[in-house]
Amino acid sequence: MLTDQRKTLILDELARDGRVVARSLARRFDLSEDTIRRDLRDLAAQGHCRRVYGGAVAPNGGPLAARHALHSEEKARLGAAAAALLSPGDRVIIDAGSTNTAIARAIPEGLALTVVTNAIDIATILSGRSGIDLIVLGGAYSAETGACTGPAALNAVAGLSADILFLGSCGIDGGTGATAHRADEAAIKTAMADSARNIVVAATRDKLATSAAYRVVAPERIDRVLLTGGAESIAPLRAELV
Amino acid sequence: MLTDQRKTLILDELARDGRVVARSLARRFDLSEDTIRRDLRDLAAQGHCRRVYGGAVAPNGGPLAARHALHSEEKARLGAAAAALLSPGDRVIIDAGSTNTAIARAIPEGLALTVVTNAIDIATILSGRSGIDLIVLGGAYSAETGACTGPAALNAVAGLSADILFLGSCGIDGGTGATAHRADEAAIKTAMADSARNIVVAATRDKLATSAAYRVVAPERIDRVLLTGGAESIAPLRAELV
DNA sequence: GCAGAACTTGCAGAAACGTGCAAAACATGC
DNA sequence: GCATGTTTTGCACGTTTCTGCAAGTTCTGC
Repeated sequence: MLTDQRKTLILDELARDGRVVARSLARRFDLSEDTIRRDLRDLAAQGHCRRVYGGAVAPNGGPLAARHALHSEEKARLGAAAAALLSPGDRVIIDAGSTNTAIARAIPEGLALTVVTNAIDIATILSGRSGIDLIVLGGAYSAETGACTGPAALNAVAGLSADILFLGSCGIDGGTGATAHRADEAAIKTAMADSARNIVVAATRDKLATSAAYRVVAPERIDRVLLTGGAESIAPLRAELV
Repeated sequence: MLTDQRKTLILDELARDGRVVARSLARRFDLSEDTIRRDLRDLAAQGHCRRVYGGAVAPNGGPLAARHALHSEEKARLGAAAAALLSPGDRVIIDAGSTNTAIARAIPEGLALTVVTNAIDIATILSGRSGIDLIVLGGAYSAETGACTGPAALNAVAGLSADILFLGSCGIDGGTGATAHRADEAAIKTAMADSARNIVVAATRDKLATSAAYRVVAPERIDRVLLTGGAESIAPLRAELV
């Protein structure tokens, strides 16, 4: 293994996950942590990453790492449960949102999928995976949501058909279904829902029983709801605890 | 075994894997590592590869990962020089490519721009910047180029108008202008060129005076060429050394 | 504040590197 | 065929780079 090559792989992981851990890198490359630390120091000196206790993080603060920190363990569990629903060859739409980012992260290496997304961080994560045909929905990027919206994305998604949609929702409720905070968000989410055969919502507790301004899909269109707790309040939706 | 033949085989492996290891080449050709090192030195001097401890790597980063070129102060210099051309309020198209990634990295924090790109890594870098309106050109993602191509991206870019295009080129030459390796790449690059008032190409030495299969823009459409050296061979293009 | 983990620094062995030199292989001219 | 010059190759030597270990320091959680 060339030193240079190793550093490149570290940068790839950094771009994908927003952070790297010295210990796990050392195990992966079968080297001492000292050597990894030296690599990280070099990369940091060139501005490619920022050194932190235990490893390194992406230089610009990492749009990926930031929100992932919130409820991270919970979201990782949700992500794993959602990714387990996928079968080889599936065509999947992954909506934007930190929980859905966790789903993308949890997709096993080598699983053959066609993935459609409008979230830049999800695109970055999956761009490094082998076996994945990635289709990015372009448009105007919103820093607030980390995703692209607009007519271009709407048209693109309308021309697609998918087996499963992982829908990110700002609020979910048994009466009104999934809702969004903004009109353009709601539009793209609705278009995604129209193009997908099955709809899965994975959400953390704080999204429960709250509804935002714009309706996205009715509750009867949602096939599965994955939750980490507090399922009593969303009837008639069938929630699954993970 | 002819030396030239051996060097060709080394280049083949370099193109396939993005890297070669001196030790294994020596065993394969049944020669001393000294001889292999001499070959690699020659190839590096001609810009066909970059020498690293233990072997050599492809100059543009191989087929996959190595887009974030290490040790590439050359690209960082190009990036800084290109970013210096930007004024507040500019509408900019940034094409895919490792040099253009360096340009995106070099855009000063807080500079107000509208940026259009089809490269996922560039989108990720700029998604964290304040003051930047980011428009992503979606479509099918190609791991080889790190960018999105296809009719969706073509349509989207055709409806735009930009002040300046940073064009990534697989080859640049005074006679044929900028060229690309693949048809879909060439199509999106041409569409970008049609939508931009000014075209700037920033390229490393190895792209000089070589042309790939598909023509992108004629030399007279290219307003500025930023180079790090060896400017003599691209006349009539006005090269600027940085 | 303390224990433990992570970190930096210095050092030494190993591996890779460049350079100079000589032998071998090859081409060229007579 | 033979002499001459060039290119290629391998070896020896000193230098640089990489890596792991040890010692001492700093950071983090309790």
